[in-house]
Amino acid sequence: MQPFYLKIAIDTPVNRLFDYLPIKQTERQSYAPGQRVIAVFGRTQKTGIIVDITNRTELSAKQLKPVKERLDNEPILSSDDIKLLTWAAHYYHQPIGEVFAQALPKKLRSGALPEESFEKLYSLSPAGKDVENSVIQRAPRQAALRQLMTTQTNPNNESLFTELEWDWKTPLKNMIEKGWVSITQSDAEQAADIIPPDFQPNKAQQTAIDAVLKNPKGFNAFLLDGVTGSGKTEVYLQLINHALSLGKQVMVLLPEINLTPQLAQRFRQRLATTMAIYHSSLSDTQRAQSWIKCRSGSAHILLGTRSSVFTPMKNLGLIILDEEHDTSFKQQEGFRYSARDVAVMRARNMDIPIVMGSATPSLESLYNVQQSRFHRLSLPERTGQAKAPTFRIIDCRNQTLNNQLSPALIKAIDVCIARDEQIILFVNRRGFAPVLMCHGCGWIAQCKRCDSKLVIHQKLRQLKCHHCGAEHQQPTHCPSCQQAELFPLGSGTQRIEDALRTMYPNVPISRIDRDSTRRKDAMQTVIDKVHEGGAQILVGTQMLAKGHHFPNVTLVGIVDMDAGLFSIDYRSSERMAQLLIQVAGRAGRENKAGKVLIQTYHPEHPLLQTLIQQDYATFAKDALDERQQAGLPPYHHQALLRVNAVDESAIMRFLNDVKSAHTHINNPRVSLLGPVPSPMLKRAGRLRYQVLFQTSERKSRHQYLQHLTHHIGSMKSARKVRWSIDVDPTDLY
DNA sequence: AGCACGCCGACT
DNA sequence: GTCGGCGTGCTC
Repeated sequence: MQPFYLKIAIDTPVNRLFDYLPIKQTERQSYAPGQRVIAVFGRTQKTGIIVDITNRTELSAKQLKPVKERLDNEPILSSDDIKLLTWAAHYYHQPIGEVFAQALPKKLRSGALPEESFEKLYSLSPAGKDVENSVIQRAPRQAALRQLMTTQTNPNNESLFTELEWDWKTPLKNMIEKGWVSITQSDAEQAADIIPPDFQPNKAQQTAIDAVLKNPKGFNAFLLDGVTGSGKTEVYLQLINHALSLGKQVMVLLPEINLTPQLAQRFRQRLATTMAIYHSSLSDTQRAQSWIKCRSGSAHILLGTRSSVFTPMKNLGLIILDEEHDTSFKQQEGFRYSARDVAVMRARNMDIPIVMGSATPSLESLYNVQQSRFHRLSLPERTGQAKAPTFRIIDCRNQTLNNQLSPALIKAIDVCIARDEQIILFVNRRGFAPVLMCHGCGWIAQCKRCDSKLVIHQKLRQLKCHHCGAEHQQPTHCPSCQQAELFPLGSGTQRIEDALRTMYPNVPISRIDRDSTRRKDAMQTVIDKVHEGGAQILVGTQMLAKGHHFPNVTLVGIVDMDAGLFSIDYRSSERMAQLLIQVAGRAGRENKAGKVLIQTYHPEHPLLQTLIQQDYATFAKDALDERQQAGLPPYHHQALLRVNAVDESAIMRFLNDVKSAHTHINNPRVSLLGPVPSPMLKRAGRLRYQVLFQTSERKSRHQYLQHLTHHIGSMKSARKVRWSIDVDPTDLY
């Protein structure tokens, strides 16, 4: 008998598979890639996943241990899943065991696979119907339950009872025992009928639907570029229905389910019967259930956030990814993957279509359209009566501002309030003021840990660092010249809120930012209040633009447009552009166009001029051209090496080694920029640097990074620092 | 990441 | 004498 070895992915930061022997006297046939095993690893036990079975090993018999236990008879990951995870580990330079671990919900990272649980449906049995009233009325609660159930023709789930104010579980249990109530499981195979009978696609919608359905190739990546209100969701629903009718599963990915309530609700209403939901606010048990239902095929639709992109699907036929440009598709720490890019690769591997929708596509996706990697579908018309708002630039030069608010903006607010209408003000900083300055000597409060400027939080009398989270007491005297002449410079959401409260004491004002919405239902409370109508002002950060439609808002003010136009972060102008277009689509009444007022000191700025025409496509094209003319490659040909450590000299030694590795690799297509010190610090006392790599060609980037990580692996200086590679950088500072 | 091994300073 | 500081190395 030929010996064989199991190559196992184990959740540890070492980037390789570990070879194990099979359990003694077990056959090769009883093992398959995708099964989980328990293995003794070092001094601990870990659950791992068999990735491969081979006849060869580099290790001596002495170094090998047998696996302790086999957890699954059937693989829980298919060869397609394994292929995708292996690719992701490779592409994102992440240890393979960590990638496999992340792909499983916590409940499945150890122990037996839980049973699939179906929703129980209750109905009155013939015996239950025939019971004499005099008999059942001895148990009044049972009688009440029977009464409730006779009003229903179909079997019901528990939600029928949950509105009762008394304990219905015990009497129901008694009725089940007596055979009066029968239980059936909800029929998992029942397909959803999702077409509204009266849906008539317009010409653009029909063209888009046809393009996907009549797509000759299996794989194709579609960028569905549709303005807000152009009926993207209907296109999705039609495509989903078509896939379901062929017996295929559909994966629908959203940036954050909680932030897109209307869309999630619409999907729930229209696709309710066999849908699994997967996102971070579910319990571990719920997530495990969704996962196994997708894997077994009993869920036909998976509606989830970025973490669900790796969920195994028995028979996946279509991927839909909405709000394609949204940065929350990208994991910002640990395993830095982009769910959008993984989804495209998954569709490609499976040879199925993927449809990515956005009113404001990301520049990298538009670049992919230019390169004919993605196929663009446009929905230019608004389907409803919603009117596009008008944009107006307010030139702030030589104006007297009241807490950063110009007379023109204040006047517009007054008019709105007089008409009992609602107002949104966007302020791009949270906190009270972004800078605390000394009038005597010009001293500025800076974070001791990371040198970024400290933001004043007035209510707590604190200075907070928005980069590393450090909190300091607000000083009363200047630490440099001892004068008590400290004053706040600039405005954040809190200061604008305070100013507005003084100016409009009788108008309700809500602030929406990360500080004010930390409480769970805080956001929903504000949204409910907005829907009640009546004059009120909402002050908030970008958060406010995501997901929600504000039907009663007729005025939107951008307090500081220049922050978006001139930020050191080269992506801030596209984010600001996306914000403006989204606001334009989400505010305003159906019968009345809203107004967007933009405060700036640079009214002639070309990007601004393009944007106020609400021409995002031209803006994006200009932005891409501008990069090209400047000799810069498009975004996704870049990579960022992040380094941090407590000891700065250790970082410097490491960076020197990286530079010589770069010289040694000698790839003329890759240039190294930096290192750049970065104020973005996660943990106290750590220093961080970033190195940017640019390539003129995508393939050479990957090859280069493979070489580079290999070099780093053998560098002594690398052990003293923490480093990671981000292949799709979103920020430099 | 954990976890142990190992080699130097301040303590009953 | 030894308790414990964290540098270094390893996990099939």
